[in-house]
Amino acid sequence: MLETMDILKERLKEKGSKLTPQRRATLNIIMENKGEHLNTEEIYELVRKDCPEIGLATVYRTLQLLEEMDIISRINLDDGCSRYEIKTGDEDHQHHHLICQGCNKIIEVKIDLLDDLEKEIEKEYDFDIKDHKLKFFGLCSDCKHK
Amino acid sequence: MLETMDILKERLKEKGSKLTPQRRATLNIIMENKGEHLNTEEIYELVRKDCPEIGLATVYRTLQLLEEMDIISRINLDDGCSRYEIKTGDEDHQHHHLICQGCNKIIEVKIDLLDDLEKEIEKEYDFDIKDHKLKFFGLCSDCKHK
DNA sequence: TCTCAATTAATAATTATTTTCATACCTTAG
DNA sequence: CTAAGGTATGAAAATAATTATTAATTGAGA
Repeated sequence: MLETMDILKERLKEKGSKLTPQRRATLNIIMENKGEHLNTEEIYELVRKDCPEIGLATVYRTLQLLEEMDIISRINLDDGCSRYEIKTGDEDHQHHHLICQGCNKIIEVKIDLLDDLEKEIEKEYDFDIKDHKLKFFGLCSDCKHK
Repeated sequence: MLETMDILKERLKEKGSKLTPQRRATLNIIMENKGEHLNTEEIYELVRKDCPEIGLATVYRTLQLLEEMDIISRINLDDGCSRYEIKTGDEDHQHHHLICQGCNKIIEVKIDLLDDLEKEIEKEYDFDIKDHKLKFFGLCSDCKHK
């Protein structure tokens, strides 16, 4: 937990920026809610408990910053807003998301079998792949059995 | 070309809706620009050439409708707007997109090797997969060699 | 021709997000 | 200690994509 905060501090320093209370509080909320996929408004509401004077614009700015610093990643579930999750350093790539069309639940998938596909694409299209985003749509276990 | 229009007409009829000049013109533009990934504003501008009295809201409604009818699909490239492309009936799944971080070019990938991955996920997570969206980010051939 | 629902253009309203701007806060030089 | 210069901030205004409202128009079927 502390580690990520230290990484942020360091990366900010390199850039001539500072780890302010607002930034610390925002990152804390995201870390405390690992597994959730909070949107900006939700993060704002939660951060306000620790840091009541924070402005929404600051939250937007902070999330942008954290994404640039490679600390969090943005998820777009086509629900009209951006959602965020902490990046776990233990993988090169992001994990994937299963989106249930029945209850809108989001399930994280740890399996990553895209390596072969990536290699094939890189060769075939002479394209240098840096990252990917993969979403599956369908019905979760609960919704399926109704 | 005519075929898709007929399919649309039929699906609209089933729903008690009509194939109006505005809807016909919108679908035509998308078909004529297969391979492009036009956003709503761009579609609006092009449709206006054929159908100058059309309103932007109608284009929005029509695109929503065409998506529901499974005639077109929406692509989200995180550039702040929705883009659309005609669905080619010759695949179960959508093709994938390579997005160049150098020049923002979009390249379509025909290879689909997700079957194994899907099967594994369906078993492991008891999730019934209906569709997927996969995007790769990186550098295209041109940008890579600069 | 008449009727009625579907459709539309125009416009207003909404929503998420970004920008502006004046102020506050640090850090360093003098 | 104080001034200067940068970064960060909250509040509010601005922007951009999209949706809702409304009143008029259209067109298929009785």
